[in-house]
Amino acid sequence: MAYWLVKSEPSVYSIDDMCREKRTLWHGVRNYQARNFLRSMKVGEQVLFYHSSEEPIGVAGVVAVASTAVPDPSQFDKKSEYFDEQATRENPRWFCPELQFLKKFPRTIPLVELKSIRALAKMPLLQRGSRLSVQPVQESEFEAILKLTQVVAT
DNA sequence: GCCAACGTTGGC
DNA sequence: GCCAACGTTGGC
Repeated sequence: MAYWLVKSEPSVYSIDDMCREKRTLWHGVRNYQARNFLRSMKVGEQVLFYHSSEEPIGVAGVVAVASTAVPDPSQFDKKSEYFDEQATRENPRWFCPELQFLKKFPRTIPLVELKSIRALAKMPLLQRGSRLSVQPVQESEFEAILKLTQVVAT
């Protein structure tokens, strides 16, 4: 079983939105490397849900893969900001899995805290300038982050 | 709001 | 196929 991390700006789609909807198609990713990771996701795998850009920046909860990737419908929708005129139904370019809500952490684990943990130093998330919005996570990293949710902030 | 880092585009 | 220009991401 692999582990993953997805980024989202909470004003666009937050862990609370995820909690409310229970399931959502993770559409709109328009980066090839990220797309390839989305296509590798298997049902049941756990995904860290990261809030970017807005305070508190950090890991807000965990979701799970509910279905493997299907062609992203927004690439065919002319009215969508994610429309891609080069994509066709016969030859789609973008794919998205369905994600389902698992849990919201009692506190968002802040980015600064993640940076202070040695065991997480290799995460793409923490590499300077990394903008990858879907990325793999090592099991050890996943567990280390879950542990942080039990730490009471001082 | 700034800007560094990155991915993509397009001219050659 | 190179690479400059551009747009976007995302932390600060």
